[in-house]
Amino acid sequence: MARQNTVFKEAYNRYAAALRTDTALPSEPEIAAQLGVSRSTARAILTRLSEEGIIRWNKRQKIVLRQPTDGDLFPSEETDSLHDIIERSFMQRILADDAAPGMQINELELAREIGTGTTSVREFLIRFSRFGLIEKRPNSHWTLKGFTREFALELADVREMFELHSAAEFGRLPRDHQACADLAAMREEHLAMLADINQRFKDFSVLDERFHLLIHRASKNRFIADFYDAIAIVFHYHYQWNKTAARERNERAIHEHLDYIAALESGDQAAIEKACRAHLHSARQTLLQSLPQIATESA
Amino acid sequence: MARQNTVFKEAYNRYAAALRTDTALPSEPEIAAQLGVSRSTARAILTRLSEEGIIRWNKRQKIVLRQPTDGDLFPSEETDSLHDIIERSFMQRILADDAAPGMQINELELAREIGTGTTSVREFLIRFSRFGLIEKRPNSHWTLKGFTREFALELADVREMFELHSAAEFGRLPRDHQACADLAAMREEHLAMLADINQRFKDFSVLDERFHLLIHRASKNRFIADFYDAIAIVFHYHYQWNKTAARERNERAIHEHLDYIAALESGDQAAIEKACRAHLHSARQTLLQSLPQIATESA
DNA sequence: ATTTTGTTTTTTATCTACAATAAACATTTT
DNA sequence: AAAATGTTTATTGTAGATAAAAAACAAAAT
Repeated sequence: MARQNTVFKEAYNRYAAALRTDTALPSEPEIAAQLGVSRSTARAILTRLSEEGIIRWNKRQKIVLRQPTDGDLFPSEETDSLHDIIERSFMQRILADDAAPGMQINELELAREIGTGTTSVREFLIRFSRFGLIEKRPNSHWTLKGFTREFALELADVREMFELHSAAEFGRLPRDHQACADLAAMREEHLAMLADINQRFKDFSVLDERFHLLIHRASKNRFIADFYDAIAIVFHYHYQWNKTAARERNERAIHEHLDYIAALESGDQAAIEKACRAHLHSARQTLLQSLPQIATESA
Repeated sequence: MARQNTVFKEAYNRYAAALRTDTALPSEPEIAAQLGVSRSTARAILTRLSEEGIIRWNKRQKIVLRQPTDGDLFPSEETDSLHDIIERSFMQRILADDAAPGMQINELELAREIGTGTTSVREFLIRFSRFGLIEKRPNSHWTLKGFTREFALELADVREMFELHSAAEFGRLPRDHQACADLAAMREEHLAMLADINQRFKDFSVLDERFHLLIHRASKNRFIADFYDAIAIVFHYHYQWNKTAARERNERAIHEHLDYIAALESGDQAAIEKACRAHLHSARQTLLQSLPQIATESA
C-alpha cells in the first residue's frame, strides 16, 4: 500500500471521543480547522461517523445519535504516524546498551525490522542527522556516533551560548508581554510541584522542557528554536530510557528555576546572567552523570 | 534508470587527467584509496581505460600507453552528482528575484523542471531545511521563508555567538598546534592578496570562508561545524548571485582579518574578543547590505 | 454576497524495483 | 603470509507508481 490513512484515523478518534449525544455539529470547514486537517479528511470522518450510526448527516444537519464507545475507535497502533513509529523504534535502538558508538546503521535492515519501506527510513535518518548523533558517509552507510561524553559536552556548550542569549532577550521584553504572564504561571507550577515533591518529582522533565522552551522563544531565532527542538527530542527519549530521575536533583533544579524566574522578572541583566549560568552549570552536571558510563567516542 | 554512474565518471575523469604516458599504475586498492572510491569503481575505471586503449592492463601490469585527450573524458554535465545538480538548480531558483518569501514549493514541479525523480528532491529539501530558508507544513507543501532581513539577523546572531566561542578556544591552543601554522600561512595569503587587491578582490570570499573555517575547527563542536557548513553554502550561492564584491569592503575585511590573526597569535583573550567582535560587526553590515531590498518576512 | 456542501484535481507520503556502488569472500601471485 | 586480483553479495541512490490528504473548483443554500 502507498500510504496509511493514519491522519484520518487519528483525527477520527480525537473527534469521536469529544462527541456528546444530541448535539449538532458545526460546518465542515470548522470541523477541519478544529482538528487541524483538511476538509477532505473532515468529510471522511463525518462519512464514517454516519456509516457507523454515530451521527445522522444530511447536508448541514449533523446530529449526534449516540456516544461512541471504545470499540468505535481505531486501535492506537493504527493511529501513529509512520514518522513517529520510526522515531520511537530508532531511538530505543540507539539508546539500548548494545548500540556501541561507531556501529553501522543499515537502512534496509532497519526498514525490515520496523516493518516499513526504505524511503521512509532514509528520510527519517536524514532529518535525524541534524541532532549530531549519526553521520553519513556518502554512497555508504550511516554511522552511529552515539550518546557519548563528547556529544554531551558539545551539546552543553551550545545550549549555554543559546540560553544566555535567549535569557538576555527575555529580560528585555516589555512587562506586559504574554511571555511574562506565562512565566508567572510557570512559577506557580514550580511551587506546586515543590510542595508535593516526593510524589511528583518524576514530572519535572516535562516542566523543565516547557520552561526552557518559553525562554528560548524570546530570542525569536529560528536556529536557536531548531536546536532546542533537537535537544528536547533527544532528552525526551534519553530520560525515558534512563529513568534516573533522582528526587534530590530535581528538587534542586526547581529551586534554581525559581531563582532564574525571579531574575528574569527583575529585568536585571547581571542577575539574569548569574542565575542562568548557575542553572546551566548544574544542568551540565546532570547531563554528564546520566551518560552510559562506558561510552567514549572513538577517533 | 535507477541511478546515474556519476561517481564512476567523475573519478574516471579525475584519474585519466592525471595519467602520464609510460608510467605504471599502482595496485587496485591503492587507486581506489587515491580516488576515494571503492575498488569496484576503481576496477571499472581501469576496465574503461583499457577498452579505450589508454592503458594496457594485465593483472598487476598496468602501463599507460597514451595520454588521454579531452575527448576521452566524460562531459561535465554527466559527472555532477544529482545532489549537486538539485542544489544548484534550487539555489538559483530561490535567489532569483521572482522568488518571493511565502511562496510554495512544489516537489513534483521542481523534480520535473530539474529532470529528476521526486524522491531526490524530497530528500534534498529535508536536508536543506536545516538552513532555515524553507519550512514544511506536515502533509502539505514547503514554504520559502527566503533570504530576508530576519534571516540575516538571526544568522548573524548565531554566527557571533559561535565565532566568539571558537576564537576563544583557538586562543587556548598550544603554539605548536597545526592550526597555528595554518593561521600563519593564511596571514601570508592575506598579505599577498592585499598587495594585489585591485586584481584579486573577487577572490576574497573563498579566502574568507577558509579563514573562518579554520577558526571554527578549533572549537571541535559538531553543532558549530554543521552551522558553519550551512552558512558557507548559503553564502556561496548568495555571493555568486549578488556579485556585489566591492573592492573597498573586501580590503577593509582583509585588514580586520589581519588584526584578528595577530590577536589569535597573541593568545590574549581580551584582544581576541575585541578583534573578533570588530570583524563580526562589519561582517554583519556587509551581510545586511547584500540583501534584496524589498524582502521582509511576512508574519 | 458569503458560507456551506458536493466534486474534481493536485500534491504529498510511501512502497517497490533496480542500477550503481561498496563491501565481502575466494583465489591467485609475490 | 601478505597483498593483489577475481568474483559474488549486500547496500545505497533513484525512478516510478499509487493511496491518502490537501487544495481547488463548482454548485447550492443561507
